[in-house]
Amino acid sequence: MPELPEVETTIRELNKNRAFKVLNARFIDVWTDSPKLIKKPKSFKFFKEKIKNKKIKKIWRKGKNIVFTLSDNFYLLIHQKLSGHLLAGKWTREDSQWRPKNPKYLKDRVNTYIHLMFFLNNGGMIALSDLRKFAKVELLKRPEIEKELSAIGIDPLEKGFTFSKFQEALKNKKGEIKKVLMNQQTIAGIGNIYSDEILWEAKINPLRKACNLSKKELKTLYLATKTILKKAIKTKGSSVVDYRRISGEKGGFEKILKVYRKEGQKCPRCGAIIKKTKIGGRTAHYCPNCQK
DNA sequence: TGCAGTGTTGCTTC
DNA sequence: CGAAGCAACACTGC
Repeated sequence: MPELPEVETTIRELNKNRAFKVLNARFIDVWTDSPKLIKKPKSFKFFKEKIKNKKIKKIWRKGKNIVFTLSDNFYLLIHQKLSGHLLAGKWTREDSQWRPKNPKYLKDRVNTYIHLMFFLNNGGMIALSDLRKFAKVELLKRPEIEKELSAIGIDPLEKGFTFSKFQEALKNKKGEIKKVLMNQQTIAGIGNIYSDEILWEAKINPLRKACNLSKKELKTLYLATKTILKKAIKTKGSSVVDYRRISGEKGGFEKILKVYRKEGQKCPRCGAIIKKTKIGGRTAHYCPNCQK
């Protein structure tokens, strides 16, 4: 689910959460019914011991990775993968024993899949809801997180994401442009939904080879990438299936999707019928008429 | 009823 | 080497 705009929305909302302050709070307890979500350290017991009393100093992201900078040079890394999303709420003493059968914080059924909860010393609770349990949670030291994040390409929201950087990243890439856009080592944060939407915006066919795009087309694509991602952040992301804001509310971007999951419908720009195909094992949606 | 499909990633296989 | 397939998991929709 969550691509760059959803992850950006999550960290922005965590940073300015009103119900309780997430920044500067300390972890006092962790609960899970799926210890396999915690990849490092492998033992949940060890993870729980290590994170206890650590203070949240910063919340940021690179691509789709959420990072909590903690005290003592520790970092909490969360990748939500397909169906994960973070939720935040208040908790009471009894809740630390709470098995979330009865989702009392949560308004709709998607949010019943809570598998991990962090309890903070100021009454705050951060939960990971994840239907498919693919999410990755890691507690790392500085060299480890640097190593992990350095393998990821440039984030389109970074200041350094200039046209020449974009051009450089796409140069010599032989694969289809949609596949290249989704490759996290090339550019970080774009997944299936936004690659479809960006390519529609840029009027570029997803099947085109990246290395065959003209400079003019690359420029259009670069601008469309920024436009679409910013617009999606403004509307708090897309809740096509189960992404939620930390309050449990849905995002608003899925209401204005142009092609993603719209096969058989009319292209909002030219009226031709939107097609669905497979690219690199993923579904792609595009307008065969106006995406050249 | 059963099985293909689902926003991701990384590992295995050819 | 790169590309393709599949596994991790649980549910929906045809």
